[in-house]
Amino acid sequence: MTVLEISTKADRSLPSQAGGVAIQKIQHKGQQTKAAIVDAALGLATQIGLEGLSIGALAEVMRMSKSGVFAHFGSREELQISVIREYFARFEEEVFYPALEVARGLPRLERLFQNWMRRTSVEIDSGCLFISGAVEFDDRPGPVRDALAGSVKTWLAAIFRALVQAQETGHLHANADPHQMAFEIHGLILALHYEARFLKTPGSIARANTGFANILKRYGSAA
Amino acid sequence: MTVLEISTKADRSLPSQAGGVAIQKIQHKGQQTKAAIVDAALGLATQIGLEGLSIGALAEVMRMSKSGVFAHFGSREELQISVIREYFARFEEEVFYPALEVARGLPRLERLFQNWMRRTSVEIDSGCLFISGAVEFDDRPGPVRDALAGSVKTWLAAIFRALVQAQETGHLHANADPHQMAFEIHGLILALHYEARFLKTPGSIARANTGFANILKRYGSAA
DNA sequence: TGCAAAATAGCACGATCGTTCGTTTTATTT
DNA sequence: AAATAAAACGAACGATCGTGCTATTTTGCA
Repeated sequence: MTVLEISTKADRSLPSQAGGVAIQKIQHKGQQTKAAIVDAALGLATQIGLEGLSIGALAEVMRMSKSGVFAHFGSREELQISVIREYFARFEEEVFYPALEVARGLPRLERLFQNWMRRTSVEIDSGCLFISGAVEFDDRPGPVRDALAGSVKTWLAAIFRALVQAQETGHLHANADPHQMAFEIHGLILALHYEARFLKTPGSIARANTGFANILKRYGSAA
Repeated sequence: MTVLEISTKADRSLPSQAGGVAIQKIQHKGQQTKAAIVDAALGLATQIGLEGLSIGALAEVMRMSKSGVFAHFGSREELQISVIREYFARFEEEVFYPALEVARGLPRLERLFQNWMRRTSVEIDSGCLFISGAVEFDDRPGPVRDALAGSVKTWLAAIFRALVQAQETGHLHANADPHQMAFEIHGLILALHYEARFLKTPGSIARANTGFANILKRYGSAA
């Protein structure tokens, strides 16, 4: 369908998005408690990390037995992957899709960054799975790392595409390097998260915004 | 003495720097094995994080008993703090001090960034304690977090000072914002670490260097 | 309403964690 | 060489971890 999507034929235990008209699929009890577990697990994981996420603590939050929770996933790894998928789905929903409603080129690029900034600002309090996960699975190969890296790459590719489109529509100079710009934009988000969440440096949000403006200024919006 | 230094009256179990002429202080057995333990712990911590660092694994590396290792620190927290201090000391030695030998202003600023980049490039393989630690101790108050945040702030302050000096010497425009520039430079380092170490994106080092050049270009080196 | 299937609970396992304590070995000093 | 202090060991503790079993309860459908 759209480009920002990971191929997931797995049961993506649909979360709170019951906005549609007809979700006919009968929600068996198991599926909805599984969705509730993933929701709670996501809350825990964003705070203490995917590695800190334990089935025991999760069971306590859910007021269930450890084995009851465990049975839904079969392994801790599968639980972690489910959490990553859910996180990515919400990221898509909140950051990517809304930006498709404005014209491609500079408007969409700016909207994407705005949404990303808004989300990151919230995550100053809650934590970001793409950042904490990257640190935890730096050099630990396996399916969890793959799911994580795949999600991030998909998103960064979407940013890159928006940059290319902005260039095609003439909003950016022809000699601009979209890869370079994507790298620098990514750096702004990472610096924001680091300085605001860890160091508690005030004014970080404004500096990230200024940084984005600086990047655009350099490759002049010739429109 | 110099500005990039954390006030540490504690026994900073001097590591491999036996280069001086006369280190008269008699090295009692305990102190040198403690230094060796911290050295090994640093190696483990950069790979698996400060949280992943376990006394059992450390003892195995050292071919010592768990309690033997433990006795040197009295608590796991104290071990973690020792590791952070050692990491910071090496960072200083490798990145900061050598840059003091070139003239203040733009030359020193560029040297600082060069050294930082070189170190970060190495850490693409080994891991960076300031980045992994930031994620692990995001919202976990305590002495470990304090030691970590203190070290990072000290270093970022040094970068900021170099920027101010470059402005004072006329190497940067008067309207440049050193805080903003420090933020963007920090972002470049973080993006490099993220994309190179986690995503294995090729060419990241070159992009960080280009990013630094872009920042300097914007606030013109009018000298 | 009854019955099969799915969901949850309960219990136990081996492993690892940080930490404590008493003992023994090693270093240092007298 | 004897006496004293420092360092390392070994075993055990309570806790928590993920996971595998077997009951028991709950659910959904005929």
